[in-house]
Amino acid sequence: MEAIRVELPDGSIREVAEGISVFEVARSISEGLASQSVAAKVDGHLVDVSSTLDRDCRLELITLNSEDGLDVYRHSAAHLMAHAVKDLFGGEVQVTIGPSIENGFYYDFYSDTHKFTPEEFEKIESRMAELAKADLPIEREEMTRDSAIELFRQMGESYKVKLIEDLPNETVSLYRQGEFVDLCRGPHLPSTGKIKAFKLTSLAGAYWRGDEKNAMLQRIYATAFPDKKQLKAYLDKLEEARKRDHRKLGRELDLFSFNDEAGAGLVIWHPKGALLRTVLEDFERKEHLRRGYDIVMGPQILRTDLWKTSGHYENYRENMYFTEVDEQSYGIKPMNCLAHMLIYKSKKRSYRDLPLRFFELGTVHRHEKSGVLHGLLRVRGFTQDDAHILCTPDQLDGEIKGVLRFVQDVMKIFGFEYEMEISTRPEKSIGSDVDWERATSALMSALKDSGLPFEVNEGDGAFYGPKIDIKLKDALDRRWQCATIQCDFTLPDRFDLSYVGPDGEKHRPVMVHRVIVGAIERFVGVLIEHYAGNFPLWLSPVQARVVNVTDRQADYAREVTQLLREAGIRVDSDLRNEKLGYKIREAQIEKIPYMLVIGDKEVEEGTLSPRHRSGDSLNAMKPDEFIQLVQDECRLYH
RNA sequence: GCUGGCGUAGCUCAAUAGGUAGAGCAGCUGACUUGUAAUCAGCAGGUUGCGGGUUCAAUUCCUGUCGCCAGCUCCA
Repeated sequence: MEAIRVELPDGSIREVAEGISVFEVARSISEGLASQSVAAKVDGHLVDVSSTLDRDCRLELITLNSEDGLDVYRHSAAHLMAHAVKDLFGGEVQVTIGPSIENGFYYDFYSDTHKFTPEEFEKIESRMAELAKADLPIEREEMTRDSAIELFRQMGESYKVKLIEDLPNETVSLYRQGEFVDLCRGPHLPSTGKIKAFKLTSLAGAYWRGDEKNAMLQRIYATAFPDKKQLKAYLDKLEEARKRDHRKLGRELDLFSFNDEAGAGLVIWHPKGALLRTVLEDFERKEHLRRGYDIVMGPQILRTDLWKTSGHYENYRENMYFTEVDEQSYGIKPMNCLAHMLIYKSKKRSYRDLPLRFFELGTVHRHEKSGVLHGLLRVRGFTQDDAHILCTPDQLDGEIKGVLRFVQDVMKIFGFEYEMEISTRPEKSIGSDVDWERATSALMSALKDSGLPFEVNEGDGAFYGPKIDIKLKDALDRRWQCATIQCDFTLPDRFDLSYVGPDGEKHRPVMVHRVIVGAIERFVGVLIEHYAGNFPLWLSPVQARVVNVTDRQADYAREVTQLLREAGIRVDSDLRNEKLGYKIREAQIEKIPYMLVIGDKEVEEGTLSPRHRSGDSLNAMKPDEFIQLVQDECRLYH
């Protein structure tokens, strides 16, 4: 038997016998490492710890401390769940696929006779626990496609048969634990006993292979962690996130509502929500003006012919609202670019005019499918902080970089984490190859210049151009697309936009379509969850509330309220005949940053005593001092 | 749009194996004049989302519709 050389991540080399298992190599390093290893990477490929080494290689042992390790763990937990389900429901249920996902895993089952219910979760969980306790070895087998197809056909697992039939491989791998066998690439844990903490969380429908034309499967979601403590921490975090749900806080803070009779996905902004939104919009206008944008406004409806010119009618008419008056058809705008194009066309443009940056807080309506609506995060009527930049090809790079900086500045103000993605040409698209390449490379170079990491989504672009998407992370760690930067070489063509160059010739301007926060509705929803309703002072719809101790101070309290209001502070007052503690409690629940207490002492001294929602009380101060304090605190943000 | 679940007072939730609904909070009235997260008492509040069907009787069962929730698909 020959010796082979195994290189470990620390650079050290081990000489071992050919045919040795990964587990044995780990054990030769330490018993602890051997028992902690759940898988390994051999020359970068994930394998089981039971796999053997037959040539010189690089070996990295994978433990539960790594993402790869957790992935293997959760994938094995998915098999454990499928095993338990097959044990309990046998021939009624067919297995399909069950991958690991962030924080857990799911498994899709098919059955035309059995409908899973959450009441069965406990039963499945305890069967899983029994199977884990039995510590069944998880063994890998390889066989030819044909024999695997035959095996699963005999077991009545037609979905597995379909999967194998679509695999290009000559041989496929199976994993067996006790009676249960599943088609799987692996790797897996060495035995079921390694699985210590899991919980079934929810039940949902999912299409076979994610295609809505296919059969609907029953998906069971679950979470799994290396130990019970981590599982509990995760479940606690989910609970905390539920408390921050913007739909719940939106009602509790009286920011907005929806109404069945008004229609689904249409936000009704209450006074405090509308004020919050107004503050955001004022912020937007200011930030755009100082970056050289022009504020413009277009109409809510435009003639349908114009949507045909733009290509939107062709591509998106199922999602547009239309209206007809005097035998004239109008489309309710699903986006704001058309009016901006018309502004550009309203006179002859010179290269000296460019770049033009038209900004509009534009309200649009899109008929989103009913099932996708979700609080403020996915609605049918919304307002974008939309702008269209028209520039020369030479200016494109600089403009895109400017927008990226803008996005970064704004995200910093709100303290958001985000991810960036670039999306390239989709199948359903218009425009020439040359244009697409030029636009894509402009976006790519701006991203590279920013020095921030980004992902590439091939074929995910808009029909009229490639784009950069920026996704925020909310309290539930869900990603929400907010900012987007989209190049567009086609709309200027369709509208025959031009400018006169230094050469006296007509040229086509380049167009960039971009939003910074995206839909204000969605952004407010994300903000509510981000801050758990505790908006920073500059954003808070109500910044302070004046509360009196008894009726005796009512007149002075009114005077102070008026004074602060005139100074531009968003203040209200609670002069009801209630105990101070009661009024404080209410203001606290409303998450108002400052409560201004006024009793006999304050009246006498001409002061007010602020209490912050954190519970801290400040010393009594003159109203002027409080105004200064608010102004200083607001300036901290931007 | 699809699959599954759900819809009772402003909110959170009870109740009915089919016999026309109840509590807390909020609201209103009164008393209390109160110093940093709930003063007490009383009153009022519902065609049980909406339409149709079965039934002596429907909030409960069936059906349609609207809406909500979870997920899938989608998101110019």
